[in-house]
Amino acid sequence: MSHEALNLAVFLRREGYKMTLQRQMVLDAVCEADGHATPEQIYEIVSRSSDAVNRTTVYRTLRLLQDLRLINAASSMEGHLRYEMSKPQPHHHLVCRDCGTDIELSHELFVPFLEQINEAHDFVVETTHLTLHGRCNDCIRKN
Amino acid sequence: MSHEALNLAVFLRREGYKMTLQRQMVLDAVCEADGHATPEQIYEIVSRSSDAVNRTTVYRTLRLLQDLRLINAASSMEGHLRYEMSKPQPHHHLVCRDCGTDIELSHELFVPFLEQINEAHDFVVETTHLTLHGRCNDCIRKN
DNA sequence: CTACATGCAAAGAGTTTGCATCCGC
DNA sequence: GCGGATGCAAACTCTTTGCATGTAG
Repeated sequence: MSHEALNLAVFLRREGYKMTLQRQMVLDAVCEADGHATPEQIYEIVSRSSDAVNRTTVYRTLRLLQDLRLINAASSMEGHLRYEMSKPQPHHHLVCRDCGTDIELSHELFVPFLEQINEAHDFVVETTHLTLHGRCNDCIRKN
Repeated sequence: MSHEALNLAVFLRREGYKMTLQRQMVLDAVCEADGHATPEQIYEIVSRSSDAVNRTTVYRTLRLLQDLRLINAASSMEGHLRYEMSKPQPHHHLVCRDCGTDIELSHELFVPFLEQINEAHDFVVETTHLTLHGRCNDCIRKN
């Protein structure tokens, strides 16, 4: 999702925060990374275009944007948090262990599975963001 | 799963490693924690019964046991790795946000979903351990 | 002008590594 | 006895915090 339409300033003001260049840049970077970016990667992207943002500020801003629900944190296999833009719909990722490709998996495919779980175990799943690891067929063929 | 039946010494020897007290204790601790234990929690469990194991050794041993496929690492929401005994079958968890109940979800229910993913996205999922969060019906009724 | 935001440096977690010693085989 | 395993201390990475300064509103 592009966030061009999103007025960060309004969002921040509504919650009593101030609009700053740094906050815009961090949000832009998360958007640009478009997938699962670590804080360090966000910092790199921001630094590429300007040295106006400090590493500490990246961390603080990521947490703020997460509180504002503008971005999500997801855990990766390596045990690090990765951030991405919040999506209007629940969505999921397929990440290839070999080439790292990140395929977006629609929630629709997931829904029948959730319904079966509900029937079988009397449990309503609320997870709206899942990352499944495996191998894409390109990489399987190569081996 | 209990690992009583598992002969760690044989496993280690087969791969050219030596059997030590420390390795047995770490494996026991992962088994005892029975769920998702962080390295620090493993260290605590081991330390409770003996001071024969160093924190460094816990880290090294966890990695070794993981290489040997005796234990698994899974990523948690907080972005830390957690370890558990390998199960003979792929398996999954349903964790209730309210009461914390951990329902084990069979892999069978999961398989049709994986097949659909394979067809739709040309991708083979290798994730054998999934944790889905939500609410059990008991807790839903209470509210 | 005031309160919040930032940068810097330093502190804290969590984890890994180098090296001398120890011990399973 | 040899080669791998351990413990210790120190290094390293990632993240958070305290405080003085800067700046949006």
